[in-house]
Amino acid sequence: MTDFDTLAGQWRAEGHKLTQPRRAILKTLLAAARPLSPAEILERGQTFYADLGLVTVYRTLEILEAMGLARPVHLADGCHGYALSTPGHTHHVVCDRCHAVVEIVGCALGDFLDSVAERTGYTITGHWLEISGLCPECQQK
Amino acid sequence: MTDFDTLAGQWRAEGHKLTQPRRAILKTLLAAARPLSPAEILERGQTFYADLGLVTVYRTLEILEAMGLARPVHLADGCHGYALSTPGHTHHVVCDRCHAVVEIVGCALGDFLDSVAERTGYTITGHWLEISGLCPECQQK
DNA sequence: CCCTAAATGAAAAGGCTTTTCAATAAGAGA
DNA sequence: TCTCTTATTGAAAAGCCTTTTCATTTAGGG
Ligand SMILES: [Mn+2]
Ligand SMILES: [Mn+2]
Ligand SMILES: [Zn+2]
Ligand SMILES: [Zn+2]
Repeated sequence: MTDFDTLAGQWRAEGHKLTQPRRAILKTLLAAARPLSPAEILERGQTFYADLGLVTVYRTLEILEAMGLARPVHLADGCHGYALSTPGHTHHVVCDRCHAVVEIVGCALGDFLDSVAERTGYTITGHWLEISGLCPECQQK
Repeated sequence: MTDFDTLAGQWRAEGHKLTQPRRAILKTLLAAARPLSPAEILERGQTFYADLGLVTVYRTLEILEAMGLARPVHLADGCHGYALSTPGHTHHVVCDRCHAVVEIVGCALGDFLDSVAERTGYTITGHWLEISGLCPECQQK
């Protein structure tokens, strides 16, 4: 969770132009409390830039994902959409009810993965972990 | 990894008919060393039953998934296809190179998930974990 | 064997994503 | 500022992949 200027700076540092449509998409992702599908990003993004097109949403997400600044969030029941993320190895905790998402930076799977390596003979190179739960607000209802 | 008769028995126990197309799909999944896409299951399945149709592949996978006997396997780079699985909570280790898959039955994330709950305020209800690595054969190359 | 409900596959419909392409706009350099 | 170049844009078309529809077939209990 950064602010617009930080994100914009990282964007430009890669040599990408910061156009109106792209600004609208960044603002939309920054304002979102949960992962958004491309169609949802389009809809919300048009409040910032009315002529925004869906193709640009896809193209911008592709760049953000390559930069490690956004990531698809999906659980067993499918893809929940895209959320901003910190570059590097992180995980997401998603609320089952309202889909609010929190990013987890550390991960302590070392011992477990060691045992997996031992049991299977595989050399472990990476993993994908998504956690589901109930956010504090939804627990009250 | 069960045998055909065990799988067939579980299938019938749910009251489903065991048709030729379905037999072909089960045999295909049993013979697969890696997750297969619906199209791949169709292609391989037609060696067992020539008239197999793609729609039946989708419908059969849907039932298998609901029974917990098959599961979509996907990593960060997308869905790798469907693999047979043990009902209940398990994980998959997928080879980066040849996609060979091994199922992991135990999982020791308890402490880590407790710390996530504490840090985020979420009540944790589940998780989705896929592990990638290099299988013993691919390590030699 | 029959009989019936479940299952099947072709074709159509539906969705989502990517490609194409002519028009536009960012922003480096003058 | 003003130009100029090239990246970027959005509409439309194309391309998947998945689901629905429906007339026909088949499994398997009786
Ligand atoms: Mn991790
Ligand atoms: Mn687990
Ligand atoms: Zn919630
Ligand atoms: Zn391998």
